[in-house]
Amino acid sequence: MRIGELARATGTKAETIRYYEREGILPAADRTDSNYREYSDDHLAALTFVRRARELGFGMAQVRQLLALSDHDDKPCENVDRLVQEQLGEIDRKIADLTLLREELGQMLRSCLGERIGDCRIIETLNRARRG
Amino acid sequence: MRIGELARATGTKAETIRYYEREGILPAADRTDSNYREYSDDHLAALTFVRRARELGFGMAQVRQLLALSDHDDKPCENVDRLVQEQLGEIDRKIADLTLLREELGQMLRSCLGERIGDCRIIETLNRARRG
DNA sequence: CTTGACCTTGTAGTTGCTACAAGGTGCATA
DNA sequence: TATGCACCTTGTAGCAACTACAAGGTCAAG
Repeated sequence: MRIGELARATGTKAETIRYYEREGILPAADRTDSNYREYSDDHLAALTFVRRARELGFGMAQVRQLLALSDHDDKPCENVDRLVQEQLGEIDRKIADLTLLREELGQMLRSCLGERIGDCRIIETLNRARRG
Repeated sequence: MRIGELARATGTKAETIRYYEREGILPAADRTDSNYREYSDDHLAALTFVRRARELGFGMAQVRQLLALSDHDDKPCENVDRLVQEQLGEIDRKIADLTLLREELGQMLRSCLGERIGDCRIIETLNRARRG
């Protein structure tokens, strides 16, 4: 298949696929006589894997590692586990951060009584350096 | 004060302060005879405001709006409210997304029995296109 | 008079794409 | 045959919000 078809099949833009190739995330495609990229089902599988990992929040570096690991069928998968666990930890950290933010913004909003900006507690809060 | 002191006072790198000036987020500082930037307490207050807003997850565009709004003491603060509410909405969306991710990664991890990569459910899951 | 901390400008790198621009290819239709 | 259109190619630049350097100027202390 050509790049457009692969793009449609995976919900990826053609430009992104070329980008992955440049970055070495995907192996280079064969070329037709007219220099078009020609993809196999292996490429489809690889790209699906990459996109899925990206959707799950893995960065490019981790995707590279996962790809490398997935090539070694006979090794134990503890390294895969570790990557997933690290990713889980980061997501937990992000959720915790966002939850704090949410709390603080909620309080700001509740403190506002629709007054003049000069009296606005929100602006006032923004002007205070954070403590606690 | 000079840029280094302002940087220490606000927990911002000097380079970031210069960047804010370039971007028009902060007013340009006065210059000493030797062309060093010289900051006033007004600058300190402005930078504190900006950093606080950034910490709360506001983007540069929103920070610009908040700065503009905070200049108009006599207007009602409903626009400030709206910005905060939008920000709250976005944070909620991010938390929801991350919570789904977390769930999915957790399941992957629980499905793994420390086997060979060839049998690893995690790699297998990554290879499946997402459905539901 | 030299060391070292500080400041200046300008440029390029980060992440993960995305958006052009300028041109070549392939196929259906008038 | 011509022409139109969708598709492909490469290369370059842009996004957010900084961060990291390089090459050089300034200033106080020892």
